[in-house]
Amino acid sequence: MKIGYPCINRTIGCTPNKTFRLASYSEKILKEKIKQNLDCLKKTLEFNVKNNLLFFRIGSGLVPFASHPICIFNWQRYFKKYFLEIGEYIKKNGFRISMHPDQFVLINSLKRDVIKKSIKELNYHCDVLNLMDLDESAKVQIHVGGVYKNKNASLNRFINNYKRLNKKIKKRLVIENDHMNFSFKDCLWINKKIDIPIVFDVFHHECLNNNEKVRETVIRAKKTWKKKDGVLMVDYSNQKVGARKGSHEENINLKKFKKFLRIARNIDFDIMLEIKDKEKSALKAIKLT
DNA sequence: AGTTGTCAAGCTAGT
DNA sequence: ACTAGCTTGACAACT
Repeated sequence: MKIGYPCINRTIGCTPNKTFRLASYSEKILKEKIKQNLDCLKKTLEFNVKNNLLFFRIGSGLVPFASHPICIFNWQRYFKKYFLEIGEYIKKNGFRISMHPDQFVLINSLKRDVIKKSIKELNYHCDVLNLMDLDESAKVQIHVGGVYKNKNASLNRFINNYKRLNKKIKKRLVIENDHMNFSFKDCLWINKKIDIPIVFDVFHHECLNNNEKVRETVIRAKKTWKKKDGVLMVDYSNQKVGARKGSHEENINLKKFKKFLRIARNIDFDIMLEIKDKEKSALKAIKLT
């Protein structure tokens, strides 16, 4: 089992998600930011190697405006060597890598334009992983999307639009159960139609489920991952006490986490700790394993 | 130096 | 009707 945290390290004093304003867009600034982000990503990975945190989610802000029409700069070619070098480091140290496009990426949208932008964004995410020369076990995870007041139609729209995606995206795309619209059961229904792996989100499953037992659900999710996909990915978080449903806790609840590990014992998976304080909680959690 | 309104993009439930 | 929350704050203008 590999343990990790998403996107940013709060200890090392840099962020791999530096950006700038669209209004001040220039190729010069873009190059600067990408360079800074790649350098910081490398630093972050080095921290993680030292601490044996070998599951990492690369943030979507690595290349600002990558899928925006304003960006005609061929950053893929310009930074090819940087990406490759980071990829080498990732492979050498046995990292598991994921990415998670943001909430605007909806392949089941009612609007063609939203789908079009989403596909561009998915292509960008896959470009990053391809430039690092990572295998198919490096995944890009999204949610099923919106309900648009007709869940069945929205599920079917996901499937139909998925079928039209290019191979580059299909190789990496996986879905995750969410906390208010599409449960694990809905994801399984999709999986049966198009064979897409499912990331099991423990916290979302707590928020929205169909009374499935957690251990059985983890095992069921694991079955949706083929050998080429790598081992099952699990997302883990705790409800922030006193906040509205779905908000993530600042610090990990180790007692609950221990309980989950006990429930899921002897099942192999990589686990992403979506806790606000990032590596701090991950460092506490890894001591338990 | 520190604070605060704003920033490419969508959707939903809670308030 | 509005906004917090989501995988994730950072930028930039102002005090």
